[in-house]
Amino acid sequence: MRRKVTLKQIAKELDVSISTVSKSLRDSSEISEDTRQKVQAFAKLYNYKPNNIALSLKNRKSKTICIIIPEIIHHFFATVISGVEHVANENGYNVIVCLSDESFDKEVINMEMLANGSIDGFIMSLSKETQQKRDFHHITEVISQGMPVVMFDRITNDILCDKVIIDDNLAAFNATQFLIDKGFKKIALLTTVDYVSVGKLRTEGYIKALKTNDLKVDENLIVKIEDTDNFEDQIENLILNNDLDAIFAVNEIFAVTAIKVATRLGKSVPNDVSVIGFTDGIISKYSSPSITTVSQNGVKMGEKAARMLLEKLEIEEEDYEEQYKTEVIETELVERESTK
Amino acid sequence: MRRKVTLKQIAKELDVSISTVSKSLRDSSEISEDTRQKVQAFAKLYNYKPNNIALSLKNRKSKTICIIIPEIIHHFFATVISGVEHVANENGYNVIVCLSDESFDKEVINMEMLANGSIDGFIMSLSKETQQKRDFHHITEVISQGMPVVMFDRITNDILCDKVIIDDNLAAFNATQFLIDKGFKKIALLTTVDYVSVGKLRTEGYIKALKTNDLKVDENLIVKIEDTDNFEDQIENLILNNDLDAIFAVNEIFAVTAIKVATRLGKSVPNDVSVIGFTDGIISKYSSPSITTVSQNGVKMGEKAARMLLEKLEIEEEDYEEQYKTEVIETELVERESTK
DNA sequence: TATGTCACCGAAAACGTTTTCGTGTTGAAA
DNA sequence: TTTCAACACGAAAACGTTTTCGGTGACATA
Repeated sequence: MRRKVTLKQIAKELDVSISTVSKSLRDSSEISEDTRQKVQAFAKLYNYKPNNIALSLKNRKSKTICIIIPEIIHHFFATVISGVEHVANENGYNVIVCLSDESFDKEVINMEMLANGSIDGFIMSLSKETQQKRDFHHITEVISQGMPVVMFDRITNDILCDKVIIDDNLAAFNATQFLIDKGFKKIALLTTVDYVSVGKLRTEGYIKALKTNDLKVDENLIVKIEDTDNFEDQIENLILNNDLDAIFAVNEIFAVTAIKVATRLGKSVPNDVSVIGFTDGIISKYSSPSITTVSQNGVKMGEKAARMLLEKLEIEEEDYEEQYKTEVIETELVERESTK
Repeated sequence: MRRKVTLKQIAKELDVSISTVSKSLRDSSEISEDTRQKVQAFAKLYNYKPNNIALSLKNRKSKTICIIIPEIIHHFFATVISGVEHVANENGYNVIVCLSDESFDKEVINMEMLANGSIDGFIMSLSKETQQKRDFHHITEVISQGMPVVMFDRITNDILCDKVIIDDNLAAFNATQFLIDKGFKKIALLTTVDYVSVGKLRTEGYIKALKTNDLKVDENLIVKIEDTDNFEDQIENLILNNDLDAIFAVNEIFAVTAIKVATRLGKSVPNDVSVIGFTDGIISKYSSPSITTVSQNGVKMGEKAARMLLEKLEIEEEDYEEQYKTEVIETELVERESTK
């Protein structure tokens, strides 16, 4: 087990100074051809690689960014990470992944832990708890220290920073309109509680579509699901007590569960009830029937967020001007078997 | 935008030495009650936090580990990350996630990039290409430098290090035996090409089960899928040309696709054909019919791998002895609707 | 011979910590 | 008054780099 070799060791071995070694390896013109070759040969032999930590300390940048997400097992977030990772890697950055587990405290701890030199910037999507508490001091804190933050998907308007979102409102509107165009009149909505920003926006889009088409908004058809572990009963009641045409669900799980419950209750999807979901994940693709859904391209969001962050990181301090953008990623309606 | 405050700045401001500040903050008994309180108050006011990079350099450890996986959008790998992340976080470690995209080169680049002080150890699952090339020099390299490596799931016996696996052979045997016990005789296998270690082992388990029960192994019933993007035809041929009882698939995608193709061909699952999968992901759970599957607990694997790595990291250099363990995580057969 | 110009190299600072060791001051004991 | 311990603090090294600045010797020019 031989430890990594350092400049100092090479210098000692070759009986030159550390500076000479460093310069030789960086092909400085100050060094004679002779010594340069000697040093480079030696370095190669011992497989010298500069110590990243030392470089980080010296340069005051770590070439590492952090992405904080509520859950990694959600396919959407996994795709976002994938996008972030690729852009970061292409530009010589590493990615630290932190999971908040939808907890405010974990989000705070993670940020504080890393905001001390370990990383150069954050990409994040808020935890449910944070959205509920509306406490963003940990984020304003790091921003005020000059660390760039890019928020995506679950964002807040209370914070000034770069953002990457989809137009949740419009996407929901379009999805609902799609159902209306098919001639459906009694369209139910499976959504989240209001403090989840995207859930709220999608609910608004749904309502807007109904109103635009002079359809009455029936509160009985709007089911707000809080407990994501056990909500089949809610859906069952919805279906039993209303004579539904169609269901619009704000995520994949809600959609696939709706299909399952409907099928169990003897309703055929899409013949009796059409179902449309949100997020084009593996469930929508592989479910039977496969699910018509609003595709929000996570990879693209991740790539965009990463690019925005790196851009901020690469500009010189002096030129820094606080100007924040909000990028909207296009959504797309993927038509599959669950609608007719 | 106020930059982070350093010991030096505090020292200057309070007109004491850097050492005094450092000691005060660490509650050293060398410092008088008076100055200590003064320093601590000032530090709190300015929200002082020690610079992690400087600490890393000093301590020669970064309190960061890296997990390298082939793909993050595979649910199984996401769950492993989740397990790793939690254990790491509990112990004050951060996790850098690297994706090899099944590419040998990316795997090598990632490892070389991080093995220079940035991280304290690796957790990894081999890329397909690496398994195919059987070139592991990048891994032996970092191990020989004294950096601990824990491999999981896709491992190789050519490398000596800690490993976390499931008994793929046994799990496949049990799954096949489960089908045999139900009375099925013509059991097909949907598997990967042989160089994927887990695919090969699962194939062996399947064959072993057949032989143990004196069933003949029909090569026509074994479909090795290379192109994971387009293999429906292969399955269709399998079903059309053979009078199958049951299908054992070595992953979720193969299983759900088999069900889809069978259904399309007019075969009912599970009434005409029973299907059993591998990996208890969201597909198996939400597909209709839901899929009976071998559950390999990714979270547990991740946790175990992280614990093994941290254990190696926490022991003192002197006590270090090269002794490697291979931990086997229990699998479980989750019975659902796709078998009868 | 004195001066200047290169080519080549080394010392040292800097990044932000922690820790060892040394030093000056105080008060009490001899 | 001297001695010694205890106390409180500072200087400096160390982690591994990069870079600025200065210095030395050789050689050419005046």
